[in-house]
Amino acid sequence: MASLSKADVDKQVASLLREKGHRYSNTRRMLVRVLLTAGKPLTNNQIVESHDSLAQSSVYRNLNVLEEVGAVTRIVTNNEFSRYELADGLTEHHHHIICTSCGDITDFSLPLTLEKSLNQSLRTAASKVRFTIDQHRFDGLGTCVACQ
Amino acid sequence: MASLSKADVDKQVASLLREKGHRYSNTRRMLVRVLLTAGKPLTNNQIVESHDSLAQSSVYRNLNVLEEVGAVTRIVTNNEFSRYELADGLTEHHHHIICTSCGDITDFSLPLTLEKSLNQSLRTAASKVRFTIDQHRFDGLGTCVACQ
DNA sequence: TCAAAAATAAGAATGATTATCATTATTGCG
DNA sequence: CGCAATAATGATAATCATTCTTATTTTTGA
Repeated sequence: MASLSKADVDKQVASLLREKGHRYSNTRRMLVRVLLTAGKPLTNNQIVESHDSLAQSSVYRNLNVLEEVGAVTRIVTNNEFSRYELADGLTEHHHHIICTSCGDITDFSLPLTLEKSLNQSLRTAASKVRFTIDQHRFDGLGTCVACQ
Repeated sequence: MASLSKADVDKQVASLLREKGHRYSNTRRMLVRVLLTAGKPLTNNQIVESHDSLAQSSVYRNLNVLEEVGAVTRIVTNNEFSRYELADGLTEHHHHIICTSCGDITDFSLPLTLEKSLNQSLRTAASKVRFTIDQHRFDGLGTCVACQ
């Protein structure tokens, strides 16, 4: 699903951070690596548990920093845990199929033509209510095979 | 945006509740009325403040009951407040444009053909990962005119 | 009319996330 | 090199939307 190599992602994230006066610390580097490797959105706890040296508070803080600079996207589905993934631009634009029972998420993509039609309809609707659109999300909500 | 009259919505909600052994109490009737009148998703607090006789805990509890029986949908965008609206079936299927700054939401619709293409793509992708799809959501994320 | 079942509402508890702050690491300048 | 100045870390405390508890009230139906 990644459209860039790890090295390219690193370069991009470093640049995004520096633009806002942040450093690309070891902890942040590790978060990016974990998210890139996972290939699907992870909860804070999943990330913390993936590596002994990650402190919970630091993971929360750094995911917020990475989100601020546009390197990471937070996905909120229900009132439980948020999940995090690398932002569009660092991965291919994609969508989610979300299990409403366990929260598990998998990725999928739409045909480019459909994607374009969606964008057009969205922008037309947004201009009517004077919204500026930054991004969209299209999620399928249902039940994964394990929860059925 | 509503496709049913208040009387029809009442009848439907009453039926949904009774099927699961719940009553259509005055409080629940009032929640449905408030959501129907608002025409856009409301937070728990907005609902509580809309009427003196609504207790916060009762509103939370009843919104959960109404969600359980399929009369109300909960929308979660960030880590702040959830918003609630009448479920598909009681209103026309629609989508949301969400202000990521203040959380305000407005509704819009997609052309039917686009809606069908989306569903088809989604179902194809879902079957590959063995998900059962119950619903989808397509949201535009951006900034409303007041927050710009 | 009466008991059983459900709903109410005030307040306590929960728990994911954020804030605090003393300590440690990094940067850049002379 | 030293050496501030600035940023990051991580353990812990605090926050706050939401859920739970429980005593009371309301509704249902026999």
